[in-house]
Amino acid sequence: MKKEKATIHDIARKLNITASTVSRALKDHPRISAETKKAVQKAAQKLNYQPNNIAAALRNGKSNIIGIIVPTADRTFFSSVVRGIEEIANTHKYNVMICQTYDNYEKEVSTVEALLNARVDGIIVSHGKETQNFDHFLKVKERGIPIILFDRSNDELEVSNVVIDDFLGAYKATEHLVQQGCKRIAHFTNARKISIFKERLRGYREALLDNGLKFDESLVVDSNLQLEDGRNSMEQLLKRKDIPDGVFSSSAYGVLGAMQVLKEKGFKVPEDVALVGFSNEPFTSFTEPPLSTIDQHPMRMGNAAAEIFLEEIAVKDKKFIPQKIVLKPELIIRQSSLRKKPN
Amino acid sequence: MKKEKATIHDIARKLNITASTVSRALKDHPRISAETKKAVQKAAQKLNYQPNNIAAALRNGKSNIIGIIVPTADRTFFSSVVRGIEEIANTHKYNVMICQTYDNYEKEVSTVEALLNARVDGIIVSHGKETQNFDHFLKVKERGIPIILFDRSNDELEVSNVVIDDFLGAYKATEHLVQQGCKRIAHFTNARKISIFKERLRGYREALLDNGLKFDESLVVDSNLQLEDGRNSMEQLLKRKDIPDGVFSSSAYGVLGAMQVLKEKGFKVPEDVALVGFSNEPFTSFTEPPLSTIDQHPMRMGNAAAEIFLEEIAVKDKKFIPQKIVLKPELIIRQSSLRKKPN
DNA sequence: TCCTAAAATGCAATCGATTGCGCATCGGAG
DNA sequence: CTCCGATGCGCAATCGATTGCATTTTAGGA
Repeated sequence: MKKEKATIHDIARKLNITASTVSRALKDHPRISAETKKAVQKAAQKLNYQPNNIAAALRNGKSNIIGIIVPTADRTFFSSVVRGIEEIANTHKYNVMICQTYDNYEKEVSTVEALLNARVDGIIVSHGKETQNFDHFLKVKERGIPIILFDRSNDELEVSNVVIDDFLGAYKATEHLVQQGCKRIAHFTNARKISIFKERLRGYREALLDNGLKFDESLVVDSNLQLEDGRNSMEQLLKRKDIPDGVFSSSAYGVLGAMQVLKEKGFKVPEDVALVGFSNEPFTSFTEPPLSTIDQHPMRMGNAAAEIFLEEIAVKDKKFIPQKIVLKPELIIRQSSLRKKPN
Repeated sequence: MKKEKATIHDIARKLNITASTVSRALKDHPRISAETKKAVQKAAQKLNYQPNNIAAALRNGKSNIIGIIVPTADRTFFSSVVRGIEEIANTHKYNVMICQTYDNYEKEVSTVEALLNARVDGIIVSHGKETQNFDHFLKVKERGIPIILFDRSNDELEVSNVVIDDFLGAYKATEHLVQQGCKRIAHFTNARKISIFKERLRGYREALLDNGLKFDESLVVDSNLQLEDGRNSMEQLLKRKDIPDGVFSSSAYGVLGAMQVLKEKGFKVPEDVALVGFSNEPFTSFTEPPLSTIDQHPMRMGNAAAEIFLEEIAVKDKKFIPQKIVLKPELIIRQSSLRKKPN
């Protein structure tokens, strides 16, 4: 019933040679004759031999697995990054192991531990929102295994990371709103400790100032940036006398909530209030009106992260100098912010 | 720089005992004295010992990893199932390894191979759309490692699976449309080879007949069920003289496409055409109008799959009788199909 | 004090693949 | 005919944890 798994020893026995030779034959070692190689391959086929990666991993000290840690895989942004990583990894014989933390700090720490114990060859991670302490990542680095952060990174940590230019993305978004005639532009942000949100806030601010508008602290709304938060933030803004005529949100769901509220209250988008979000999640393209947004090029981000991993692995023992790759974000203009027709 | 990884031998040396004792102490073996256990734990702490799962896996013949194969992780349905699996798996010391096939048959086959070589203890899979040949799954079964199919299953394959009652879901959806006054209900389906779509078609048909309506083959549109397909299908239907007044789509994106087209052409949803989709993807709740749909309870599906895995692992060598779990789907009524106000 | 069962720990093999080193064999040059 | 460098392959150790069985230590009764 249960097929016995064949090992290289079984093959060796069958051919009256040793396991060493089989092992070498299977990896096309130059010191093994062509005939032997063929014989081994045939025998392997016949015995339905499947290499035991675990044994090889133990011996080699490497598992050929890259661990990926993301808050959640069901956001298109993250799953696209994963796909980008896989693209590169698979062509280099690496498999990926995806773990979700659900933005829970404890789970993040235990996941790192689990991946370490599983002896992954590297870890690529976007940390959770709660994460303030980075010791668990440092531990990985100290163990000598490559760790690469993406999207959400931390500059104090001396590890490689791949991010987009959040400042630039926010700058572009805000400037675009200004060009569309907005004079009072609000901003949805998240806990200002997380650098990506700080950067976006900075970009927003700078764009305003560069374009002759004032930066008004009271137009910056802090929240968790989910759908419901976006709704609340918008409702809060609408209570003011001087209602904003534009909103730049640091998230896709936040701006969706804002749009819902605006429409419910009879405001027109983009005429009364123009909207731009962040993260080109698919749904943003089929809301009504479709939402303008900042594309973060997640596939490229994944590609880049995987490539850094490969480089770090390559240099191995030598001191690897952490790299930082900054991708340029792209402003995608849709109807939610388009007041003027392009010429 | 690179911390030397401590092994049980290092601990043993430090305490002048043997690795066997350390191993037993760490797993709280009854034959080890309390003092020794404490000493071992302290030493482990001090040496920053991290167990090498790979070595244990090699020796034990089990890796404590469950492989999960899905077409793509970025559909909420799939990522929720994964989450459901993780919930159960983690409480039993199992980790999961998620792999995506992107609905590519070759990738699916090679992924199974890779997981097998990685010596996962079980595989939970929803196969791709292209998959007609199931030999790669049989191979897993023959190797004696549990394989569980979910959502998309195959009854000829004698393996456990977790599905929803697609027939019932479709029946409910269709009946609901009838109750809303629809007389000519169209159906979007996919290649009729895949059983879930066949079942849904059957449910649709039966509901029509049970409610005194005719089954009209020409109202059944076959496509790939993506957004663009839904648009095309709807456009095709609108060319007819006898335009349908209701559409039940076997997918969430398909019905979205239909709605877009309807609105573009000036039809009102649900007044002119009522719509119901399948899969309670988040976006369906914030389209305008929100889309009625069938919820497949993905978390429960994941829970169930993981539990079956645990059972199969438990009986081990004995012949395990494949289980089939059928979950009841839930009709979620939103405005896209709601013509009559509920009393 | 001696003996014995129970308690605590050690020994050594094992899981499967890998690899440095060494030992043959062979062909060709001198 | 001898020597030498390829060429082809085997030996045995190794990676780290686990475990059946053996051995030693201990406690307690006789």
